[in-house]
Amino acid sequence: MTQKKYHHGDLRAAALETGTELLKSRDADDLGLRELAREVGVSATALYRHFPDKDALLTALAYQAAEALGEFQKQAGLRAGGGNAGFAAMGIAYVDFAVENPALFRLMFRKAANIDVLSGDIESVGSAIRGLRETVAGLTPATLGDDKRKASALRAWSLVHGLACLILDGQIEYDRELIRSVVVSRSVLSS
Amino acid sequence: MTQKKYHHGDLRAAALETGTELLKSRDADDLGLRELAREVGVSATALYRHFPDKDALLTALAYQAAEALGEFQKQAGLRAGGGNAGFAAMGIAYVDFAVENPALFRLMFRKAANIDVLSGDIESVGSAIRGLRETVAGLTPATLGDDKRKASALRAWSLVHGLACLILDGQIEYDRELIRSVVVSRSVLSS
DNA sequence: CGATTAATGTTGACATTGTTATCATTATGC
DNA sequence: GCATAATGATAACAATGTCAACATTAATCG
Repeated sequence: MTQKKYHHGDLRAAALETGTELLKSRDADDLGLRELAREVGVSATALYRHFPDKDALLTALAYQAAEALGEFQKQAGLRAGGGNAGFAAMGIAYVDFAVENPALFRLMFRKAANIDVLSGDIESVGSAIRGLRETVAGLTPATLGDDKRKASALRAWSLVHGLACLILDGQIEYDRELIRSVVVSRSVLSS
Repeated sequence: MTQKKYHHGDLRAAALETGTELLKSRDADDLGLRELAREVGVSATALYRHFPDKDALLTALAYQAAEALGEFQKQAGLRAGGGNAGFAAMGIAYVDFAVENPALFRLMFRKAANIDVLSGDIESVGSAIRGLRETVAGLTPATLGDDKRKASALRAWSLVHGLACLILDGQIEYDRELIRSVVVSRSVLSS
């Protein structure tokens, strides 16, 4: 019988897990340190043995969320069979993930500056948001100049990211078909 | 000589003004109620005579920010002389405003759900974010079907919004030319 | 006018939060 | 088996949003 022991076994893992669980079931990304500790069944200060402060805890959660988004997107792309259809599917998956996990999505980008993906150690960060970036970069026609490719990739990312943010902030309603047409459109988007 | 009087004259206005001032000079939108009161030179609870709670205060600030953004955008559009060039200018202005006022921009959209612009009383809200929406809607070719116009407008808004958010969250660096090429591009943007 | 009442500010208190210092318990390595 | 590191708990602190009770000024009306 697994009684309550003084040592938890693997707090940190438990904290991250129930932290993610809590964030999944709410809209705002305002997870409290004491709240989490309470939920895990441990004293608030115990968490300080595994994270230097609240910010580090949230950053760790954000990191996990980034991995989850990457995986979710990748699966969607594969399911659609790559190519243009695959890319559209990934764009839609990006928005879908945000809609289904608003708090995680928000937290992820609020702490994204801490997880420096762009600035340097891409390798050390692992596969985090890297897949996301690679995808965005890889989908642009290789025949274009480098700066145009860059702009094109950035355009695609900005589009789905803006869409996701506007939906989460209640500025536009979630409409799967509308989103699809926005993401997929190619000839309509003059200026 | 205007001595310190017991009654401030027009707190609320003063609170909103120095609140905006404070937010202008910082990156995160975490303005504290007590902090603001301290800055205005008034007791914390005095603010409760003018705002039901902190959330209402922040919402009022967000509302003001929305008006400022609208005006800023409008001016940019006029300066560029309307039309396609004007629209591009407005898109760039949207991003520029965000970059120059990160906290205000963030706050504005964090509280945007409270200021329901879309859901109902557009008229009562005044010119707030309305100009923004009208612009987005107005720039699409009138020859298109209604749903395609809608998608096109949404696409434009999402693009600049995503761009702004990604820059504020440190995911992409601010590069005026890159932004320009992203906003202005029209033929390159194949899915 | 002068007095009553509403408007606006202040003080003190409370619960909650992140954080630190100190102490308690368990696991680990020689 | 014991010293020591790892991990946990308690108590306390400062800061925050908020409320109740009280103070002061402005407005209203006879």
